[in-house]
Amino acid sequence: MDDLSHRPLSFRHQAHSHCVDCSLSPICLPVAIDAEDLHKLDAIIQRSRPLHRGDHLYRENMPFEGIYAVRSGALKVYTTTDSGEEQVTGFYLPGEVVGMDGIHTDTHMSSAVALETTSVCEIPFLQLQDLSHAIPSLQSHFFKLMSKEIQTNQLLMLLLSKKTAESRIASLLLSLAERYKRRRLSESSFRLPMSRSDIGNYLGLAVETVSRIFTRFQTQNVLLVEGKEITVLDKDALCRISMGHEESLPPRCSQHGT
Amino acid sequence: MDDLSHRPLSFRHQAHSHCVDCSLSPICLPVAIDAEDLHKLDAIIQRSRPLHRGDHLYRENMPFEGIYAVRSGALKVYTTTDSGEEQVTGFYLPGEVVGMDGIHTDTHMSSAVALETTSVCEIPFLQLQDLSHAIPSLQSHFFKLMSKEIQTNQLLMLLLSKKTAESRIASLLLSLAERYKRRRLSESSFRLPMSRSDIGNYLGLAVETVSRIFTRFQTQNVLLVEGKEITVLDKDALCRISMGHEESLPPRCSQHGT
DNA sequence: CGACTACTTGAAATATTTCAAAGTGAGTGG
DNA sequence: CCACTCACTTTGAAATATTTCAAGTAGTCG
Repeated sequence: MDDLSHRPLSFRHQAHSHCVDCSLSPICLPVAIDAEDLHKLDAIIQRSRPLHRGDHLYRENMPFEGIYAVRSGALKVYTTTDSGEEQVTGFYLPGEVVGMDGIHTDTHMSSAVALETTSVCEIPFLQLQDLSHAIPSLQSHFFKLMSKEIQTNQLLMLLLSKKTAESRIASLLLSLAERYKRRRLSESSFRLPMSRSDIGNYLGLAVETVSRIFTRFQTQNVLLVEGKEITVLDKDALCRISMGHEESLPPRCSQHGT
Repeated sequence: MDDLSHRPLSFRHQAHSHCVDCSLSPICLPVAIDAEDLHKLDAIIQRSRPLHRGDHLYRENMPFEGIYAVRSGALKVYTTTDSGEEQVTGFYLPGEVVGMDGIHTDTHMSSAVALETTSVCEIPFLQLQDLSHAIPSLQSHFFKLMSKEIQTNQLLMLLLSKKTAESRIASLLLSLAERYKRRRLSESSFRLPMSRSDIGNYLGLAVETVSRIFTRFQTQNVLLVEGKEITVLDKDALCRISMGHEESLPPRCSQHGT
C-alpha cells in the first residue's frame, strides 16, 4: 500500500493529503466533480508546509499565481488603505477558498495572513483554468464559487451598511457558527481565531466597542465569553439582534438544533 | 446592405444593436474577445425593449437565467432583509454587468430595478458557459469579470466599514466620476441617477445625513449641487475626504484632468 | 518574573440618527 | 394654465450610538 509507483510523478506531497481523503471535500472545490476527474484536480494542487501565526500566504502587489483552499487553521485577508491602515476584508476557515480577487489583475489586491497555524492547498490558476476548460463541471463549479463569493460580500455589505454595532457582531457570530456547523463542528461553542481588534476592523467598529458588546451579550445571557472561547447561549436572541430590533418577530434563522 | 439573409437566423433584433457597433464594447464583455469570435457572443445576446423607471429587470427568488450588460440608463440592485426593508447593494451604469450573484443558486438573490429608462443586453448563462468552453479567452475574461466584481465589493466594504459619512459620500462620487470618465463622459459634471435615499441606503446613512453632507460639500466649495446634477469643483479635496482626513498628504487619485 | 500585547472599563467628546417640519419640483386634472 | 398632490429633499434640534482618550487588568511568551 505504501508503493506510490502507480501514482503520477506530480504527486510530490504527503500521501494523506489528497482530495479524495480530505474531510473537507464535501464543502471544498471537489464538490460537484466526478470521482474520475478528481485526481486531475488533485494533481495540480500544491500542498505546502503549514503557515504559522503571522505568516503571510500572499501580500498585496505580489504576482497572482493561484487561489488557495484553507485546509486547517484560519486566514485573515486585508487590504492597505492609501493612508496606510489595514482594512480586514474577510476571514477564511477550512473548506473556504481565498484569493479570487486577484484573478483580474494578475496581482494580489489584498494580503492574506495566518491567524493561527494554517495549512492550505494552492491551486495554480492557469492550470485550474485549463482544467476548467477540460472539465465543464469544474468550470461551472468555479463560476458558482465566485458567484458565491460575490454574494457573501454583498451580504456583508448589507451587514455593514445598515446595522448597529450589536447587530454587526451578532451577524458575524452567526456566520461563524454556520460555518462551523457546516464542518460538523459545534455551532454553539467555538473559538474565535481572530482578535477583537480584527473583528472591530472588519466590522468598522472601535475595539472598545467590540469588547463592550461582548460584555453586554454576556450580561444579557446571550453569550458566554471566555476570551476567544464563545458559547452561544441564546441563538434566537442573537438572530433577533442581527436582524435589527431585539423585539421583533421570530426570525427565520431560529431552527436551533434538536 | 439591408439584406440580412447572410446573417444567422438568431439575429432577431434591430440591426443597430450589435456588439461590433456598440460604443460600450471596449469596456463591456466583448473586451478581450477576437473579432472573429465576437459574433458568437453577439449571437447569444438577447436585446429586449427598454425598461422604464421603476421596472424590474429581475426580482429576488426569480429563476436565474442570465447576466445583463447595461447598455444605457442605470440599474439599482438591492436585497430585501428578513425584516422586509430594502438594502441597496449596488448601482450599475452602462458597460457594467449585473446579475452574477445569482449564478451559484440558479436563483436571483437580489432584485434589479431601473432608475431611469434603461436598456440591457441579456446574456443567457448556459449559453455563455458553453461559449466560454469553446472560447478560452472568454472563459478567462469572465473569470476576470467576476473577480473584478469581488474586488469592487471588497472596496465597497472597505468604504462602508471604516469611514465617516463624508468619506463614504466622497468615495461614491469619485467612483461615479471614474465610471463616467471610463465612458468618455465628463468626470467633473454629471447627473446622479439615484435618489438621496438610495444613496443613504447604499452607504448605510440616513437620508438626512446624505442631504446635509451634500450641502456641506457645497458650502466648502467642493461640489456644486443642483438636485441630481453634480459638479465636482475640487476633486483633490474630494479625494482627501474619501481617504480619511481632510488635512492629509496629497492623495494618489489627484491627477485631475490636463 | 517581567515585558508585551490583548482585552476591558469608564467618562467625555463627537458623529449620526431620529423626529418634526418646511421647502422644492414634477406631473395631473380641473 | 393654475392649483394640487405626492414624492423627494433640505433644515433644525434633541436623542442616541459610537468613538476617543485614559487607565487599568489579564493573559502569554521569553
